Amino acid sequence: MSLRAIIDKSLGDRPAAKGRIRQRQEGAILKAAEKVFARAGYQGATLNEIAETAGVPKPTLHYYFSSKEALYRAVLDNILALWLAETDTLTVDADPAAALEHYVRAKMRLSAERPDASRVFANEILHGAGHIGYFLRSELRELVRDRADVIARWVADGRIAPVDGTHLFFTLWAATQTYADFDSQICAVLGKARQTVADHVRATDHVLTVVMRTCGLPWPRTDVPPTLPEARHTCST
Amino acid sequence: MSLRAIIDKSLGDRPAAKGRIRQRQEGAILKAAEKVFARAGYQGATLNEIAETAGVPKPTLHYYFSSKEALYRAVLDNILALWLAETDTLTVDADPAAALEHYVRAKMRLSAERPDASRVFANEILHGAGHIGYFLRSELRELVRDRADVIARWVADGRIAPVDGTHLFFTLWAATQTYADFDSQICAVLGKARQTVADHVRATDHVLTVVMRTCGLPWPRTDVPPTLPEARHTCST
DNA sequence: TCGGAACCTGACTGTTTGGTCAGATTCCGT
DNA sequence: ACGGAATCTGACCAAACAGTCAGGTTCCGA
Repeated sequence: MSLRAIIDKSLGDRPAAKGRIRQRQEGAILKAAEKVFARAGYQGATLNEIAETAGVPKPTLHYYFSSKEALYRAVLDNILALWLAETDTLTVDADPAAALEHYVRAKMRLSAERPDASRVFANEILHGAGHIGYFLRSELRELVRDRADVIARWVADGRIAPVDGTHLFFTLWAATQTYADFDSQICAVLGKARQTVADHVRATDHVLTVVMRTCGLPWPRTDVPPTLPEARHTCST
Repeated sequence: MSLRAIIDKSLGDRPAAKGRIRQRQEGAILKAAEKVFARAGYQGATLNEIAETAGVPKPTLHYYFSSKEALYRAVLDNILALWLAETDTLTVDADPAAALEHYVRAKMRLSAERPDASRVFANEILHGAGHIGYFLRSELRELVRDRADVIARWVADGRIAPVDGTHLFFTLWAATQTYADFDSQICAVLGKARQTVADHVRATDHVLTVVMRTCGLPWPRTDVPPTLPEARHTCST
């Protein structure tokens, strides 16, 4: 089953691919909603502000999304798909160092490029995950179980140092998402108005160091030529 | 200057030690407010719910705290003091392994015993730290600078492996606080209704493993007898 | 025990919020 | 060019909210 199919199944399908106008408007509204929900949380966000940000009158919001709740769910839908991605490389047959590096870089990239998505997700979890509890308890739990098994195999085969795979994921998520979720704290401590690309590179290198040393893997990697420079990011807040 | 004095100075002093009744009532209200703010965030929390939780009529809230904002600030005040604590052992002369273990355990204990405090703090940072930006940019920033210097000295003296002190704090905070802030996600992935004491022990051991290996320190420690069993925790959600 | 201060609260208010609706306008297949 | 469907919106509403206030009760030092 495809990822999209899994998500659709869990969240209840919404009618697909409507008209041209509908697609553009829904996109604009979802984008605005993600920004406002990220800044103010579910309760703190107002439909007025979302409408203003999207550049449409408030009733237009209700034309496309029946309620604030429905709009929020739609925003979460898009985010959940992002959250399960990039774990494909974590397989028993993969090279642990390469696979972990790929996953960490993907997570750090997500924090830098989609901080609002990360914040909406964090806010939802922080306040009890009332809207996505089923997702966490089914899709995410199964994914973690599978990947933790891979970690356990690597450990059993002596390919990485002994480590709890499940908790490794908790640490990895926390360490990467903190750069998006707690951006204001990080900027304050760094004494900057916003994180720069250089900060992002340094942070990525640090998290990779933490993960690699935790798994007893050499870092920087010595068996392969250095990876290509990262794609350009938007680190703006 | 004492920690309390620093906090008072930064946040604007509130008249100290009032009458017996006032002290008890303010305490009950603050406790209820922390719980409600943690569950629903600032905007989501209602004075009605806080009043009900505290077991007093709503106007009584306004008798002790002039506004919702003032009550929220008072809740944050108590939390900020907790946040700066336990860093005393991180000094140049200390044993890196012992000092780091102490700090990590203190942070994990805080996540287990005061999850609501952690969540209120997380929520405040997540939404831009509008109320405590000055605190992050002054007190916290100075503290991190000092402690990061200690880490740098340890590195320079070859006592721990090379690591960025500032980012090590980001990682350490993220890894420890995730057990409080993202409790609902962790419980879902673990397939439990709440984290148990055993889970807490396992999580603490994992985070210690991550930190120690990151710093190139032996773990479990071999130079000292095992520490005494941890004090009993309340891990209930 | 007396009197002022501290404490308490039912009933209220102005504002903001999510949501509705009738009717106007635009789109687009035929 | 026609007509039904899709899209749009100004004006409105009920509920929930933070905050107020007048008037009561309890506390406690002298």
